[in-house]
Formats: sequence, C-alpha cells, structure tokens
Amino acid sequence: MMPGVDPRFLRTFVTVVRLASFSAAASELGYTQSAVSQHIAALESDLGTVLLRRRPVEPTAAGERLLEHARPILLRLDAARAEILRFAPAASTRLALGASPLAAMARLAAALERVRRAQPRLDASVRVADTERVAVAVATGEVEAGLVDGIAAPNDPLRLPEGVTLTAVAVAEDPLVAVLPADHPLGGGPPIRLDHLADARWLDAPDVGMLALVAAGHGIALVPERVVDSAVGVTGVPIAAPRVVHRTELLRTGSPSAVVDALAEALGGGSSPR
Amino acid sequence: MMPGVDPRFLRTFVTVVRLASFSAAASELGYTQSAVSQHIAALESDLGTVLLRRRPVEPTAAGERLLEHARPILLRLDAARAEILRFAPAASTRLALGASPLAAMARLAAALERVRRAQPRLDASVRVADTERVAVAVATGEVEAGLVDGIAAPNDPLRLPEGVTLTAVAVAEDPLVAVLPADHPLGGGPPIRLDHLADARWLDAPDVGMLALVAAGHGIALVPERVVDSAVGVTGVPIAAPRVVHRTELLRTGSPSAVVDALAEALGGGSSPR
DNA sequence: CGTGATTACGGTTGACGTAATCATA
DNA sequence: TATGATTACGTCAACCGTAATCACG
Repeated sequence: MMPGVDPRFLRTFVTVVRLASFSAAASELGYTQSAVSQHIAALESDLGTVLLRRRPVEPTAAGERLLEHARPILLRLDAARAEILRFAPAASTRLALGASPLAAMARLAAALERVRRAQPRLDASVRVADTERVAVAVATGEVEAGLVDGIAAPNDPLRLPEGVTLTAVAVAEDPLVAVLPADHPLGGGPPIRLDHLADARWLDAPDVGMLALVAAGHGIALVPERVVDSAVGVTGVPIAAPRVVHRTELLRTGSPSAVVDALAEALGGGSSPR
Repeated sequence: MMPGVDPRFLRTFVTVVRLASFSAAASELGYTQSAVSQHIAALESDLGTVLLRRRPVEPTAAGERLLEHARPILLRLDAARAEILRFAPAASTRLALGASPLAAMARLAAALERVRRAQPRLDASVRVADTERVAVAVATGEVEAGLVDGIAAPNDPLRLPEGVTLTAVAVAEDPLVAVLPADHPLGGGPPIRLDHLADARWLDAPDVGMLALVAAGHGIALVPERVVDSAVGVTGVPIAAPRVVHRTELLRTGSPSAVVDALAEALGGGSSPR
C-alpha cells in the first residue's frame, strides 16, 4: 500500500548510474544482472517514472533528482548503523584517524603522543585523505575521528557533505589575509573587501607552496596570517568585508568514546558543538 | 552479511518511542503487537545494542542517538518518493500551498490572483501552519509549495528542519530593528550590538501585535523597520553587530512545476537558490 | 491478576537466481 | 552477431499474524 522506496534498491540505482551499466553494478554488488534489472524495474514501477535511459545507461531528469536524495540517504543510513554499532564493544583499543593533508600534522602527532602516554597499548593509525572523504569515513565508522581544515566564517563550522552530521571540535582558527605580489597596486593599501574582488583570479587552497605562484604574479591567495610573515616577495593584506578564517576541526560522531575524548583534550580544542 | 537497517523498522522504532508503547505503536501502524516486538528485536540484534528500556518504554542512550538519525532519514525518504512521484502525472491543476501565519498573506493572495488569471481552472488552496510543518509538508509532497518567514542573516536562507532540502526563492528581506519602549535608556542612542544584549528579555516573533507589549515595557522585540514607522510609543533602534533580517521565502522542491514557477514569478522573488 | 512485551510456529509474500528471450550497437 | 537488458519461473528466506508464554506493576 505504502511501499516506501527500499534503500537496497537505491543503492543499486546509484551504483548502476556510477558504472553506467546494469551488469557491472550487478557484479560489484554481488547480484545477478537479473536482480539489478528487477531492482530498477521495482523503483520505476513504484515511482511511476522512468529513471534510466538504457544503452547507453544514463539517468533521466527524474533519475538525476532521485540521485541527489539517494546519496545522502544511504550515507546517513550507514552513519546511523556505524554510530550505534560503537555502543556495543566495550572500549576497543583501536584509534584510527583520518586527516586532510593541510591540517596541523605536527600538532596531531604531539597530541597522539600525549594520548599514548596515558594509554600505551593504544593501536593508533592515521590515514590521509581530502576533507570530504575524511568526513564520510568518520560518519561511516571507518575511522574514530578526523582532523580536517578549511575556510569558513569566524565561529562557523566547516561545511560537511550533505547527509553527514558530526560533532565538530574547533582545534584552531587563524584569520586569513589576502596575499598579493609585493608590487601589486592593492598592496599596502587599506583592508580589502573580498566582495569587491569578485573577478580577480583566485588560488583558493591555503597551501604555502602557492605563495611562490602569487609572488610570481599569477593570482591572489587566501592564507593564514602567520604563514605570510615567513614568506618573501609577497604582501599580506587584511580582509575587511566577509571575514574568513582558516579553521581546523576534530570531527567525531555523537557516540561517547574515551579515546576520542582524550584526543580532543590533547588537541586542546575550545569546544564548538554543532 | 550487510543487513543495513530496514527503514520500516526505523519507522516503528520512532513510533514506539513517541507513543512509549509497543502496542500503541502497533495499532497506529497497522501491525500486531508481535510484529512491533520483532521489529525492535531485529534492530537490537542487528546493532548488537539495547535500544529501549521496557516498562516503562523509553530509549537508552544508544536509542536516543538512533532517533536523531532515524527522523531525518525517514523524512528524506518520504521527500525523495514524493519528489519523484511529481514527475509522473502531467501537470495536475492542483496547487496546494502551505504558509506560516506571519508571511505576507496579502502579497500571496495578490500573486495567486495573478496566477489564476492565466490558469482559470486552477484548484488553489492555502493551508496555514508553522514554518517547520510547512517545510515538511512541501518536502513530503503534501503541498506544492510553501511560503515561510523567519529571522536570518542577510542573504542567508532560512534554517530548515534536518533532512529537508528544498529550493528557497527569496520573496522579501526586511532589515530588522530592535524595538524599545519610548522611554527606554537605550533608545535614541547609537546602534545596538545584539551580542551585548544577551540577558535582555526577548519577544522574538516579529508580530505587530507585540509592539503593544513592548510599549508597555515588557521586553525588547525585533521587527521589520517599516512596521515601526506606523507604531506609537516605541522606538526603533538600528542593529549593528550581528546583522539580521526578516526573510520571506517560497519553498519548493527541485522537481519542475509550471504552476509553482508561475507563482514564484508572480511573487516577484529575486532568486536565491540553495 | 491484568496489561503488555516476548517467544513459538506456520503461512504467505516477494526477492533473488537460473535460464530463456529480446534488443541494440 | 555479440553484448547486455528484460521476462519467465521456481525456490527459499523472512516478515507478519495467531496464539501461547512470560514479566512487571
């Protein structure tokens, strides 16, 4: 009567779209070609709409819309499962971490060292990936916590992928300055309004290596203030209008965990719950 | 092998928690007491954790966490279903709307009138409810669109319930002023910083009727600028620090709809997609 | 004891696989 | 014609209801 869209069907649907093939999706998911066909047929009949064009396999407009719902739903479903599973086994000694490359690695190492002093038998490991993958890994329980960074408004949490809800503990927040070649006309002037620079050429990742590019006159970059001090050939110009910071956060799920608590403590985060 | 949390089980779980009873949930959902018990047992066994304490029925800590995932998941599942179902029937003539009470009703009526001139056979209706209910009604397809209002930062969309993703078309945005009794010490002074007023007494809905209360000295209110002009006995003080506006939005799903397009057009929204 | 949750058990539904058929590049 | 999607059909798991049992107030 009210069938309600089986998530398993959604999972095969997104897989079919990703691989653009029923049979490839079947083998990846451990189904037969037939089962996949039946899944898609069930969805299409239930929703009364064609979701895929076949040969070549590609989503219709309705299919595109369904995709935008399906991915966050599946993510959240996995996250829910992973989070509750954490309640079962009493305090494992594993502490797998995710970290995006630019997040303060040295600081993480120091914090881990401090945690290990209290818990010597801790089996800690760190995997490096981009911020989005780290967030998903934390949500789905692949890792216990993640250290990520990014650009945000002051006191605002970083943006996470849709469907991912995690607790963010702010670990660091550095004001950003716009960096210009030393001879740039805007250098040395008053604070810049970012919204007046809409058509300037941007280098948006706060990677120190990029300062060389800026010095060479190839663009404008946003970097933490303190990075600029040690660089030559560039000028740091404070930003007036939309105030932005480079923010580092420890991401964790809502389920209680002594080890993660200890790590958060060691990282010395002023808490900023979401 | 990877069972994956059946949403039907989640639905009975949240119902059981809401009603604090297995049997009540069973009758509401059209199941037997036994089936509900089996649903909860399946979840608990799958997740390896006790989710509910029985007699009285209440969620454990793990159950609480699961609830926070379950509700948005179920909402989103319904939303996905509803949105795709819209693709099936070619242009129904129904236009059910939701509206929160304070949103510009006169303006809505005028816009509807204009839409009906183009489509005389349109079966339009308006249901009034609070903003959250309106948002959910739009997401789940109960209504085609919703007119809502609320307080937000300039250019920021209104906050929607978790799990609800809709397109918001800004219909109006009025700067807010703090309203004080005419004899209030802060009146006539410089712009107020809201963050300096943390412990003042608030009346947070921008309802004109409340100006009377303010005039009588019962609190401080945030209201649209232009409302203050016509009121007596109160002073409007501009706000400096966290700039806030009273925002009115037309909420709609991502699925294309000629009628809703027409309505958005008639309301004259500067588009602000999400 | 009585209300309400759990367990036992059997029937029916429906998801999946095998295999045959159809369609398209 | 070959690769790949669909349809036909049989099987088996699991979901739900009936009914008996258990437990807490």
